[in-house]
Amino acid sequence: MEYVVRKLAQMAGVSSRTLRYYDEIGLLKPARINTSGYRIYGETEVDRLQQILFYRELGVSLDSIRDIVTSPSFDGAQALREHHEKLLEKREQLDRLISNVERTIEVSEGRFQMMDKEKFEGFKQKLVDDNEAKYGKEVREKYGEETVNKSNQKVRGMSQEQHDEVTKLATAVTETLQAAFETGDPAGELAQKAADLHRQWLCYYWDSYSKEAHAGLSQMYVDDPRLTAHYDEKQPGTAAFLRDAVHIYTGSVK
Amino acid sequence: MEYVVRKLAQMAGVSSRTLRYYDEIGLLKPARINTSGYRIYGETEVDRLQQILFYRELGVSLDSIRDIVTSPSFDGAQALREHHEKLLEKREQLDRLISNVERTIEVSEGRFQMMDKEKFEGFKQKLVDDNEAKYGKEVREKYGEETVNKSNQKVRGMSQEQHDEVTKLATAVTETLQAAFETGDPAGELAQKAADLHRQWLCYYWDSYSKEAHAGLSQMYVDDPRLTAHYDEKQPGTAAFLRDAVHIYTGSVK
DNA sequence: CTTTACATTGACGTTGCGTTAAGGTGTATA
DNA sequence: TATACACCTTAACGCAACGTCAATGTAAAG
Repeated sequence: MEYVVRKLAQMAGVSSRTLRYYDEIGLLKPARINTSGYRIYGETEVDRLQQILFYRELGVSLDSIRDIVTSPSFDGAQALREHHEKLLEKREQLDRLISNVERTIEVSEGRFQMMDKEKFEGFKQKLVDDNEAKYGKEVREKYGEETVNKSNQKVRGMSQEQHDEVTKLATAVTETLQAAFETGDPAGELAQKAADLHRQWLCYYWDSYSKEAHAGLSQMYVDDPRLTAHYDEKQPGTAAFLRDAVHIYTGSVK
Repeated sequence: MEYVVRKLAQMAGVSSRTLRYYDEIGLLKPARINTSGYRIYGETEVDRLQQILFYRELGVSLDSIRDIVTSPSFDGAQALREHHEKLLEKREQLDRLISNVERTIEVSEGRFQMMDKEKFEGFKQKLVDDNEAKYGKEVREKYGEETVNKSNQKVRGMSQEQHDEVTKLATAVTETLQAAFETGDPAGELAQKAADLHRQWLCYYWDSYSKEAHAGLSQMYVDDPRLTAHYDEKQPGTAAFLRDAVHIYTGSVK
């Protein structure tokens, strides 16, 4: 079936202007131009537009979307599975927002108190995943470094300021961990500082921190060979050392 | 407790630039400026920022938000209840999106077919509520016509094109209904045309149409005195006439 | 005192359209 | 066939909500 601009726009819930703009930037070209000069869209374009709208819904910039969907190696079915996963995450975040407003309503009715920090639960989105070593690499090789960085940034609504902070903390963790490793003492001052920095770094990822979760994650670094490899890259034994330091920091071992 | 720009920005998950911009446009003024010229925010500003972020999350323009939250009659607790309601609606829409992507995945795996129109389920958001006569009037008087129109438009992600279409259909319903009323025949051609136009109008509100729902809604027009008053404004008996016409149209009466 | 991090104001730039203007095309009606 | 209305095209300006950069002042730690 074929559509002119208005028909497709109506069906998709976008404006005609949007479709013309997408044509202009090379994001969604019509199947053909008829003898009157009208844009004519077909089945392929419908599916492309659906993909675009999913990416857009997830906050990806149009530039990035264009690079992704026009890539020869673009796999529509795989993309759909990723959209699914991301939409589920988005729903989790929305649930947190809903919990927040419910709690705030109770506060306004005087039932209990709420810390300032809690008032913003759900607005801060989880930032770039810790486990890039697990699957980020494959995506990067497929779509290019720049595209993924932009995409991650937008998907997560992360500002440059926040990104800088995370990067700085990650660097601080790594450096302090190395220095602490040389002391050989996971209970020492440096190791405990590394654990604390690690906690601060995690707080960009987790809306709520718990010692159990922190300890559990550090155990994961040892249990998952790929994550172990990530931490042991410069100095074998680092993952285990961090795990020990965190366990002590969180009081998980006596 | 007091915060400088960076602290508040971090806590709320926004950028320092955002807070300065909000100060500049009069949306969120700091509690005071200290002797160094630094912005200092307090408890009141924290609560104001939370409200702002809820409105922003719901797509309301900053201009509108400023008009709302700076109004002397702004009621924070009431606003929170409205946010709650709107966030629940937003989650419903997200659920529809998730269903859409799940179905599309099944299509991509060849399990069954999907109509073009179905591929955009969840992207089109429900438009302005039918029941403005119920509670829209109070809000309008409170905050002003322009603010509410802008707010509704943004909250619902409605484009001008879509808005025009809805308005045109609503006008067509009203005019056709009046002409049909004069025939006195709810089964007549004009009345059935009015019922059909009413259905088309409803399709901007409902993602899925059913005759039962259509018939049920038209019954509501008669049962709810305020909705009856809305339809009977120009011609008493119009609500009942429309109910009859719709019942015949949907085959709810023989 | 020096260094680093963060504050300020000012100003330019970006993204993704919305809107308007001018002129062409399609369709229904008189 | 002519007319009216709806919708097509291109071109271009405008805008919201910041992001980014520059220059300069302030706070805190070593």
